[in-house]
Amino acid sequence: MRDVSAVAGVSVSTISHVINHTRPVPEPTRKRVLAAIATTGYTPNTLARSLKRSETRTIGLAIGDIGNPYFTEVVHALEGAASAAGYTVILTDVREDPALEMAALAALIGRRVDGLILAPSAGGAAAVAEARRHGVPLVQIDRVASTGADYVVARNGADLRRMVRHLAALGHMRIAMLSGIDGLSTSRERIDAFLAGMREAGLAHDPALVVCAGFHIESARRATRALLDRRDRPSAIVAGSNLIALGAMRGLSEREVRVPEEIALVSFDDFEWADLFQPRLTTIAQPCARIGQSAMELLLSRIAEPGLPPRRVRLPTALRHRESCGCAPGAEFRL
Amino acid sequence: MRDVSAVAGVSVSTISHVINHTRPVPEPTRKRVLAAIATTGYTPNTLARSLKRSETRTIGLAIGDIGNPYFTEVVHALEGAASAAGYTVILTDVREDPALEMAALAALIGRRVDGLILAPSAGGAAAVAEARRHGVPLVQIDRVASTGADYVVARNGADLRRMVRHLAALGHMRIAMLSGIDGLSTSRERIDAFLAGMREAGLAHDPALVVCAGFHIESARRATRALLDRRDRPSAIVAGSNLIALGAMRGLSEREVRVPEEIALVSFDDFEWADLFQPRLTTIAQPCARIGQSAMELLLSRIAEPGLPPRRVRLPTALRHRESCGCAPGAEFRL
DNA sequence: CTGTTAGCGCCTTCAA
DNA sequence: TTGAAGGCGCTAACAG
Repeated sequence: MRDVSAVAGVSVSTISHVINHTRPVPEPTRKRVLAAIATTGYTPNTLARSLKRSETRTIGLAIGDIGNPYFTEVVHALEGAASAAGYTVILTDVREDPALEMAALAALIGRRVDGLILAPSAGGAAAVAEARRHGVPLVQIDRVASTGADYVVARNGADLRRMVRHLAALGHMRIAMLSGIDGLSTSRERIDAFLAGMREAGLAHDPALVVCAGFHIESARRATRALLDRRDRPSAIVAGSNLIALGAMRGLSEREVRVPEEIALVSFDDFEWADLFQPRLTTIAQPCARIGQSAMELLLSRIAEPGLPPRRVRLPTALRHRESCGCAPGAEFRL
Repeated sequence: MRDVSAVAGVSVSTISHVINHTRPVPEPTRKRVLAAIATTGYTPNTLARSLKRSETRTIGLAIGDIGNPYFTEVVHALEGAASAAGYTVILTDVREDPALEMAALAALIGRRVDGLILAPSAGGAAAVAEARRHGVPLVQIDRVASTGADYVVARNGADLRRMVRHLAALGHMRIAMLSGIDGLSTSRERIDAFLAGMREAGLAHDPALVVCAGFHIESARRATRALLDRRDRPSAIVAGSNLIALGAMRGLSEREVRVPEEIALVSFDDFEWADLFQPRLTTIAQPCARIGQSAMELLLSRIAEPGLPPRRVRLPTALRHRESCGCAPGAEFRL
């Protein structure tokens, strides 16, 4: 910056003002400054600016697993919304590990991000508390670890319950649920919805049929095989998430169990290519893009106005009725 | 920091030194400082530190589309390698738009990232030049826009050529290539490999069968339908990338063309779930994780030693011989 | 063994 | 219309 001021023959403060349009500068001088900037190849140092302004225009993201298509899509939307608002995004993948999550959070706070978007891990309440202790605006996505902080998540119950009733209407009596890991609000809510659906359908609940399938394809595959090894197999499986569905499909195909003839399969989370599987996968789609946009809106408004009361957003899911539930193409959705 | 020093009754420099282990501090004093840090809830300001040290321990990523499974996987590896080395990652999605790419680059440079990982867009040579002008260490991934800068990309030719010969060995004479957009080194290299494979197999090259399918599922679907509408359809299709393969599958299934009976389909890029499609997809897998790790290694070594000569890394692909090429499960790979 | 202090590059108030 | 200067929070050279 000093170089520029020397070349242009003006003071550094003038340079600053032409860059930031923060006070009128006569056209000729402005021109000279701009030219000097070009010749010197000067790029403003965002760090110094942030230090001075104590505002970084940066949003920190701490997400469990970017490899998960759901998070990929949400991050995509988040990044788009942030950059549209002039914010940059710092991404950290915490591998669903509370310790890593805490470390990531500390790093983010150290970088003085203006706000935080967090998909809390199973031990995420501590992380949320930590962020709040430092007064960093935060919004939770996907899972809610603290109802005292903003969040935007999917309405996990409604469509899942309907899905279970649908399966029951199709004649299934033994329906299994492959759940995500314990300690996540999503897992809890989806299990509850599953049980509610069973109850509404007048079906008996067999605790052995609600199993934890982890959050990896491989763990879900193993859980599926264990289910298939039982003497009284379920006739339908509800996968608690996208990766679980993939693992279930793998387990099923390895055992050469035909879907939906022998076992029906439905899944929470939709993929862009769920209709390319054979049979086409019946799913409950989350509004990933809207979740991302909405979360960023909430965050930016909270940054602008930290005193706001906590806002809790639940976005509706959508049923994608295809054929893995056992229905013919185009058949109506029976309850 | 001043607060901490007041509470602990020592100077700020001592605080700094206990935090950074940069000079011996007697245990009792150290304890007091640590205690003071805890009570004040102090978090070091990374910005100020970076400003002083002129080093941010931050790596900037400018990627075409995080939604693309290939990039997702690479970014995943990149993030892991970076955080293992104590670096943080700033992610920008440039939507394959050269203008956005330049803007993102400027923002990253303004933030004084220590290094840059770039998947150059079609107009990416300018971006690379810009980074070099500022003396920011950079490594290109996936595509190479400048041979003067480090890069790590897949060996696009070898297995693709073999794949074409495989298709020829299976009796196909009219083989189509659904290519990525023009101006990307990957597209060029894969088309060349396709043509070489045709030549080696002694097959005639019909220019009408090499078409650009864009890089979205939708554009690939349209390109596929156009191909199917021709009077003399190809009997085999080579998809130039993962998303293109998905689009081709959609186009094929909409037209109710059976794979591989009516048309064989093979694809560049593997998915973790490529074996869950019906038929299981024959693909050429890129070593995404290794690409990410290797790129980060190159970058960190260049940060440490900026004078290094350009290093060009080509990682081998792997054939995943499954059934969409028309082979029976477990059949050998014929050439 | 510990403290003082000069910047890192920028913004912004105040004065001219 | 313009410039001088203090200070954001930190590190490290220097002095004590």
